[in-house]
Amino acid sequence: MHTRRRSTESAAAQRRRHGRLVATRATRASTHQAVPNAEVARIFTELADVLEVEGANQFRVRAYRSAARTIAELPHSVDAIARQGVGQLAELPGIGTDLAGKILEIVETGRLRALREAEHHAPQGAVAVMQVPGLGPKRARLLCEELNIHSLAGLRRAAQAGRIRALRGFGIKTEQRIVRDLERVATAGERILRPVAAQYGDGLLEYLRALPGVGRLEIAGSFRRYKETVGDLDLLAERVTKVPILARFTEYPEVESVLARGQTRASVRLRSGLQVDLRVLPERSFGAGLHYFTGSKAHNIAIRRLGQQLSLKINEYGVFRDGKWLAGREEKDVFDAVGLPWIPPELREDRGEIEAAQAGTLPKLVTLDDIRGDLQTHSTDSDGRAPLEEMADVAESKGYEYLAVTDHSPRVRIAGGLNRDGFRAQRKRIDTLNARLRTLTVLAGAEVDILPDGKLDLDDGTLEALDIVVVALHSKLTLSMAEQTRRVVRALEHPSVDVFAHPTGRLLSGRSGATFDLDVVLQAAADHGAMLEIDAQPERLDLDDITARAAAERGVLLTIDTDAHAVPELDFMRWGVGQARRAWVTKSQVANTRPLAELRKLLHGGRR
DNA sequence: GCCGTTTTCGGCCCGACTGTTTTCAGTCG
Repeated sequence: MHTRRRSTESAAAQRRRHGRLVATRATRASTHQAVPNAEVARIFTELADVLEVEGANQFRVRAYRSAARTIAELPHSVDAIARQGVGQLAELPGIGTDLAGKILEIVETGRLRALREAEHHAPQGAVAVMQVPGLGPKRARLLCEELNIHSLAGLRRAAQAGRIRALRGFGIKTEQRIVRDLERVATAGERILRPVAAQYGDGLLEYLRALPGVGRLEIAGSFRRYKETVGDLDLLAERVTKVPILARFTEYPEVESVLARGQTRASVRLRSGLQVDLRVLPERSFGAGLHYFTGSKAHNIAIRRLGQQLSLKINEYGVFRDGKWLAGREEKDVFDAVGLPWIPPELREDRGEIEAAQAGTLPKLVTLDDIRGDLQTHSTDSDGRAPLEEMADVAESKGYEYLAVTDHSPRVRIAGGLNRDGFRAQRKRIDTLNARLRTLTVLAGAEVDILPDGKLDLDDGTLEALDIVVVALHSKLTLSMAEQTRRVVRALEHPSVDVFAHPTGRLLSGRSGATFDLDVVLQAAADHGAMLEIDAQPERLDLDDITARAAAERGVLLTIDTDAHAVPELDFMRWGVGQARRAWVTKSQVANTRPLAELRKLLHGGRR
């Protein structure tokens, strides 16, 4: 669950992690350059780091971190809210009069005086030193003050010179570990795509399950919550007498180093660099442990607060009253204890799921089984690696009712896009294919490039003749927010447009994607019957969870598509469904859960 | 710094592991 050492996550790391996501959500007036939510969050995180080094009240530090998270995850521009008045800001959870004032200051000046002042007082370099695992605020401060260290380079010199071991609370082991772990600081905080983590996790689970007599075994953490990336894997095992699960775990051949090894927990780093933690719990605690280690941290805290109100103590061992164990065998027992129905892991972010559970309004989330077809796929006619006939056969064998083949339009030259004659010829092949197929219908489609001025890259006659028109941005992702918004809205206004695919164009490996005014784009989609896609490619997962949720709440229909460029990629659907579930999306909010006849009514041919 | 069905003060989630010290602080999740 705990994907990264929160207390030491640098503001820079947070900026990298949140920047692109939040930027796409920002809304603003046309002339004023809005301060992105991510920037406000970064400043608060930085202030929390500095205050922590200074030894400030831990709850005050926590308040800044909590506010940073709230703002980073907000689907609306905090800048716009601030301009409506500080009273609106103080409505946000965890933000009171003081923080509201500080947000306003950031929005108006781009900076925060409190941060500059705190930085002035704090020992220089301490925040950087905290990036090293095992060095928290106390030790970082001690190092900086006692050894005159002001940077990671200075820390390395001090460690190599053997000056650290002399400090009280430090020893030779710690000194050696610092030298070793400094190497990792550069790559620390790198999260890997969940589907990639799944490959490592599956291999490890298989290895552990080969141990005779092994009990329940699960991967918890952000992996179980289907976050798009994970920082580590949290495994949970049921304790079975005389089954040496921890020993087996640390002896896994892929283990590069054992980071910690105790009676109930071990932590290893695999050769891939992925950290894996295994926690072993008694049988009666497995459910409580699964809940605890699935997180998120914010969700857990909220659940424990509910428990406190009922005089219950909730931890990874179970639910207790006056020290007496009450429940914990199954995960739902924990929810039972605080009067809630079981909440799906994908919702456990403390983003309203507990309130919804209390009100009995938890959404019935879309499932992989609900999906009846795929509305964005590619073939060898453009940049795919399998002929459309083969893609169709595989889709039929998966039990799909329909498959849209959506090869690229001409402008995307690198993808070998088709022109009008190309699409006409492809349509003939699709007609022939449909005559042969028994249960699957292939829809003739296109992924049409949205040109910089918002026009489409195919003529109207060609677009009208297609069964489904998917549009997407492939160039000029860095236009200003105002220009990008105009461009997208113009495209969505076109009467033939059905789906806006991978709307921001972001890549999780780093490309930040387009920035547009989400409110305006959602309104345009709603007005013109355009649908927004959750692209299931592991690198994309675009829309993200928060934006997809905002879209669904606005009544915009979603599609979940694989954007498959090869046969195996048709299986990416599960990742898109996971993302949709994190966005609270139900079956009825996803167009490709509908039977073909109903789907056709939603497409441009049926809308007219 | 926030917050309120014990409400404007006094709380704020909870336990494991490591290293150093010898009973525990610091860190992490």
